[in-house]
Amino acid sequence: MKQSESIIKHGDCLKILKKYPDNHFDLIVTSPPYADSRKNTYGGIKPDKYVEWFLPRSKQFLRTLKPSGTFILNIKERVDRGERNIYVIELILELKKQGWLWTEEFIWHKKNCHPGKWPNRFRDAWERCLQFNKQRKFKMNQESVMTPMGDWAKTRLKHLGENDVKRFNSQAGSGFGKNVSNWIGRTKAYPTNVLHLATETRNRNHSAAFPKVLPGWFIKLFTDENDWVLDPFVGSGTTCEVAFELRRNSVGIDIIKEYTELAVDNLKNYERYFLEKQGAYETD
Amino acid sequence: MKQSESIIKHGDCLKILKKYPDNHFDLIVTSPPYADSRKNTYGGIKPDKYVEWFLPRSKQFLRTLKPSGTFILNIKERVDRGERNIYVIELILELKKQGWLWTEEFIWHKKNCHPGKWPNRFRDAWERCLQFNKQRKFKMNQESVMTPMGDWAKTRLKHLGENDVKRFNSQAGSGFGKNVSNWIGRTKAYPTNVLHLATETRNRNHSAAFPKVLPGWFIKLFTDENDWVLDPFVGSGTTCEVAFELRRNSVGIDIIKEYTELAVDNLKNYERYFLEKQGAYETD
DNA sequence: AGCTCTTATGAATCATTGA
DNA sequence: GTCAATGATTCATAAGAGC
Repeated sequence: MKQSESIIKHGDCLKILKKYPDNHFDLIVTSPPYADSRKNTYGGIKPDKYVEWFLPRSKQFLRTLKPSGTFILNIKERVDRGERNIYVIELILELKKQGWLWTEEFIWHKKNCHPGKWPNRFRDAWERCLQFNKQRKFKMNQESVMTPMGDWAKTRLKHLGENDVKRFNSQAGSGFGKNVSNWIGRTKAYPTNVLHLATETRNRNHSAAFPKVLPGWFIKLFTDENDWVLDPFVGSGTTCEVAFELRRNSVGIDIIKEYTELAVDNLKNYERYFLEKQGAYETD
Repeated sequence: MKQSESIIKHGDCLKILKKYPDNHFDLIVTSPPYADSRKNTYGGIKPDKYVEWFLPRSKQFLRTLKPSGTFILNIKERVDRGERNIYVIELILELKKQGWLWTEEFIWHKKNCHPGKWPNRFRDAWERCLQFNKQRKFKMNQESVMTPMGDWAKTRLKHLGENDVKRFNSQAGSGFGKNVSNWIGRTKAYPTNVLHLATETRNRNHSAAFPKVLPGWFIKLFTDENDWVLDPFVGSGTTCEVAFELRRNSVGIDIIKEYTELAVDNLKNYERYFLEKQGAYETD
């Protein structure tokens, strides 16, 4: 079996992506540095400059993404002087003007979010995963992310009533009907646009690390094996590790040299570990 | 004990609110007609006219809300030609220009969202609950919405199944899902900004905008007893019923005469039922 | 009271058909 | 052409009935 490629590059994705051809990537999935009024954080982009900073980069994303491809942007606006900042929703409007379609907004519900208490605010337990596309039709493998059906199905489908074996239309005129007998034998259901994932506790040095399952979910959903995945703000390499595990090729870029060095090390260790583990189960 | 007032008014909230004084309400909580939906009943405001339609009304909300008060807006943009509509995020930007502070965005996770399958989209399982304020400091009773772990937890924890640890279960009516295994040894926990509620599926005569626990949760959180609550798009009166139950005064307005008539009936029945039920436990 | 089983239905979305 | 109506798709919950 052909092994997939994982390429880590150090530098500004704006500059590096200019060397890439049009329509190259099948998926761009990233968690960019969030705007922050505090200095010395990762990137250190001020909220009022964020959109301006982002747009030339997203223009390269648009150019290098295949027409059937998808761009997933994991982001959440910070609180500034008691208010949610608006740079994220301004960014959505500007990305649309740039030519992107704003297809969907997934919610990443962080089940084990950081504890804490503030006088006029509860814990922030969710982030946006904004989905953008170049076309209305795009590649989507829905079956790859199906989830187990709820326990209700087991008992529900044991004894079918009269209305279950034929199509039964809602009596309230909602236009909604069902045919329960279609579900027999099914054990999995399609997911919703709310993802319940725990954050990973082992905190590597990257400030905006997301758990592996998050990019993994979108990689499975929006790409096939041997497709190309890009993370232009890859940090310590999580996206490339998951892409490798799922047999996708990947390019990871970061402007912080220490991160890319860490990413290269992590990736090497991961590939070795993963291949050894796989070796126990499969032979060429 | 003084009984709280529940006032239902028929008409356009824009007109009716002009008769109300400044700084009158402690909380405005509402689920307005969404653009392009409920055409048959609400006339169906076009998405590109929505902000224009909303702003004069929100100006009255701003004027009649107390400085310490809160405005909760439950809304969700629909899909149009494969894209999420942008009128909601445009509305946020315009409300800020009008003088509102965009304090927070709660996520209402709809556990029993509509089923369905589409070629490039999953089921929509969440809605926005946008929080706006006039000042950085506002009334907030965080303790009132803490999740109690009384007898329920004792019996629940006896039967800890596999699903309890990894899935989200919610106490009936509490509005919050929890990792149940974390509850052991604790008595109360502060919630997060993600609410896990099922939509109510029992109302036959009208399309219930939101389940009772949703306005109830915000009423407990942002008002005290005998405070004044406003729902300018009250529909069949859900908000006023909950307000009454929680001993808050309320004003509910709707432009559909049938709805306000229904709301008055519902409210009468509810008050009678509720007071009778209460009578068993308290005197005077 | 407490359990199981039955049943109605919910701010949905998309492709097709008809005006 | 554009726009409106119609049919097809498919989960999870809570109330209520039955035991």
